[in-house]
Amino acid sequence: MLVALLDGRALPASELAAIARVKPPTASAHLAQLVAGGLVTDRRIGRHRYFALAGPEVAGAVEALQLIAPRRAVTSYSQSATARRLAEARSCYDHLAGRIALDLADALVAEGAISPLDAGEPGRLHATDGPLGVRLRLGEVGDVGTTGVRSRRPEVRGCLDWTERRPHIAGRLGSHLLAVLLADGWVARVPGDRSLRVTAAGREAFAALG
Amino acid sequence: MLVALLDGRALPASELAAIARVKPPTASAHLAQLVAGGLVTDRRIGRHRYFALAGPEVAGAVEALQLIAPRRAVTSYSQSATARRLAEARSCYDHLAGRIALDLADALVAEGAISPLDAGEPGRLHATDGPLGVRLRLGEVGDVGTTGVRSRRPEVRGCLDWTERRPHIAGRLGSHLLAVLLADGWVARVPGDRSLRVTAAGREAFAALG
DNA sequence: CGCACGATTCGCTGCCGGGCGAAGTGTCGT
DNA sequence: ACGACACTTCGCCCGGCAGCGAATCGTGCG
Repeated sequence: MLVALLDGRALPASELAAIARVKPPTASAHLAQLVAGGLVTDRRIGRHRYFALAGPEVAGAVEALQLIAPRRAVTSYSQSATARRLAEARSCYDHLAGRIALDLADALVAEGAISPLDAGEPGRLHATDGPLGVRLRLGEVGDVGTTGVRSRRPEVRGCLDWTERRPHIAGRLGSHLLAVLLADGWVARVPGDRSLRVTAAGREAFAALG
Repeated sequence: MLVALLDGRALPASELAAIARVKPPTASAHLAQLVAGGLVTDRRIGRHRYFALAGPEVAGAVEALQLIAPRRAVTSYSQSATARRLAEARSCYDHLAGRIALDLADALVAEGAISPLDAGEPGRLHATDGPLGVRLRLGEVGDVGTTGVRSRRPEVRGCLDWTERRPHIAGRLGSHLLAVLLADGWVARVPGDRSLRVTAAGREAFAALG
């Protein structure tokens, strides 16, 4: 777990459990000890709990131990092919995550379509008439579903991206964006995996929009 | 046990058992594991068996762990007479350690000769023209050996002093300082021991320099 | 040669701590 | 209001390891 956290990212408990190949209760107990011992810090966001190394001294100790530890098959998460795909683009619940999601969020903030994002906090959808707003049909975000029932889900919400430690777009807008990107064939689901593939058409379209 | 070996000395099994406050069979089993794991090397001399750290990586790992470990009362070792001598002045690999090393480091920092030390981190050698810098010939530190080969060893490095838990001077400067102090007769080696004796001349010289 | 001493091996005990399934808690979304 | 989900707590089992006493091995010294 500590090795997985070496690059400074914050990872949720479930992810650390999977990396360590143990069940959630075991991971929870172990993480509790790491926190009690001051090796990692935790940050609760919604129903997730993100863990990160407590400081550079801890990272130094882990690295020093790696130097004298017998080499193990580093099937470590950070270098496998699927890990790279996940870091690039993936779905997070019903919205987009990964590098591409952050780029998209930055672009929308720059266009003035949304307020700057804060992890876990609700945001506001402002102008929907910029180039991106028109192309991505942001105007439709207001009316959710056909029931006419006003959802309590905020129209925009920041959701901490665990690969980059910055918030990407969740909420109704996040859901809408993923649906549009899938419908228009810019990204495609990869079976058996949460990762998403950016299609050739998508790559072209993103480039055209800057 | 590893902490006791941090200064590079080789200690017999019985000594390590006493330091760890365990009986000989326990120490023997533990040391066997340390040897098997490649953390320490052993050397049989007569009916004794001396153990030492396997290398600087191991020392680095132990030091890194000390930085994040809660402080413990180091009771056992700190009371014997030889322990007091070791705490005062000793060699650590090829450089100076102990109280005197820390005083020297503080004085050099105060004079602006070196940047404040950080355990395990490389530092910089700045002015060499202060009273201490001139007296200790810090100007010679730059040219290492006669080969002209640029050593990758940093000119200054912080090395955690296990008696005081503060960094003293290692690196090329540390090596240089010990060589100068020995050459000028300020300190002298004590046979059969890593401890150093501050000579009368040395005491006088240190006092004169503040 | 025999004793003293350092170190090791053997057998045993106590216990800590990792690991899991099942059930509970809080949050999110419909 | 309700179900889904992330995480935690509880209770339990089990393996392994630290630690020791007694006996053994090997070396050095008288």
